[in-house]
Amino acid sequence: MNDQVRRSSPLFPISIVMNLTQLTARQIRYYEEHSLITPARTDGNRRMFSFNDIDCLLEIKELIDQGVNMAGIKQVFGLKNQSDEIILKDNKPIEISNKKDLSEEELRKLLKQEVIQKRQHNQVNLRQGDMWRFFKN
Amino acid sequence: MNDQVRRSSPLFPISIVMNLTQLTARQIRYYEEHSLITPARTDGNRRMFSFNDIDCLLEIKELIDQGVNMAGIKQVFGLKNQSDEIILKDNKPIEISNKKDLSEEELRKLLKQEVIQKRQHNQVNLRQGDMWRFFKN
DNA sequence: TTTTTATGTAATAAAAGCTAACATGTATTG
DNA sequence: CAATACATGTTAGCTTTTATTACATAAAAA
Repeated sequence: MNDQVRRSSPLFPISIVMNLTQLTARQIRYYEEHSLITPARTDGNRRMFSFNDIDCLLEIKELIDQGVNMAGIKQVFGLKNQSDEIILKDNKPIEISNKKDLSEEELRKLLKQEVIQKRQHNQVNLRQGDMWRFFKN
Repeated sequence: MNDQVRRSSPLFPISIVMNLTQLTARQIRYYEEHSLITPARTDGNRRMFSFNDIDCLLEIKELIDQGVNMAGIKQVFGLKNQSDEIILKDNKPIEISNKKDLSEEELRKLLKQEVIQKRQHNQVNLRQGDMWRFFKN
């Protein structure tokens, strides 16, 4: 029984999540439509959210508040996944081309990687994990 | 924002509590009838349970499993309260009569006090806090 | 044996949540 | 400006979940 399990256990009904995140039900469902979260469902088709889901929603909310639109948020989230995959699949840094000056493209990749690695070591992003921190000792 | 708040925030609907505690709705409501727990209510009168409530229910469940009946459980819980009051009201040990041998009554009081003090220092009762431990890091 | 406990079961009403459709305000773009 | 797209609000109809209450029952206690 590890953190992963604890954090992803579906426990909260949408009403609680609304309170906790200050998002409307409409918003929460909308973000699900866009696959930013994937809450579990009860037998009766009710959404049940995990700590992870709530963390995601808090992150989304912050981005929204900063004026980022869906596409942007998808980038941020997709970025995470993409980079995670990279790191998981071959456990070494992205190859850098031999050209003297990096292309913007390559630069971005490097930055992404840095962010991801910091995240994996829990050294960055105060927003990330807020919900969880709220509940842990 | 402290532990007390975190642990007593009403977050879980009864269905989740049933799963988490393996108690039936009937049982949970019954224990509420007997004031062993006092879950919050939504505007719509639905029970919403906190980590504390779930901790209590786990403790109740353990006692039940050990064959303790309602009256016994009330003793255990009431004991807690009563002794807490004692400790809170006058912050010193119960006076001991001058009689050479303590009455059974007095002996019990002393034992209670000991237990309570240990509890207050989190040095006793493995069952207590299980739920919370499940969720904290 | 009769009572009391603790829990199960069933009926009914109300609350909460789901989907789907349409409405709307605000940017963005031709 | 007009048209479009985006993000969210609103409403309606339906289903699931929960609450209350009453009655049933097995086991324990008296």
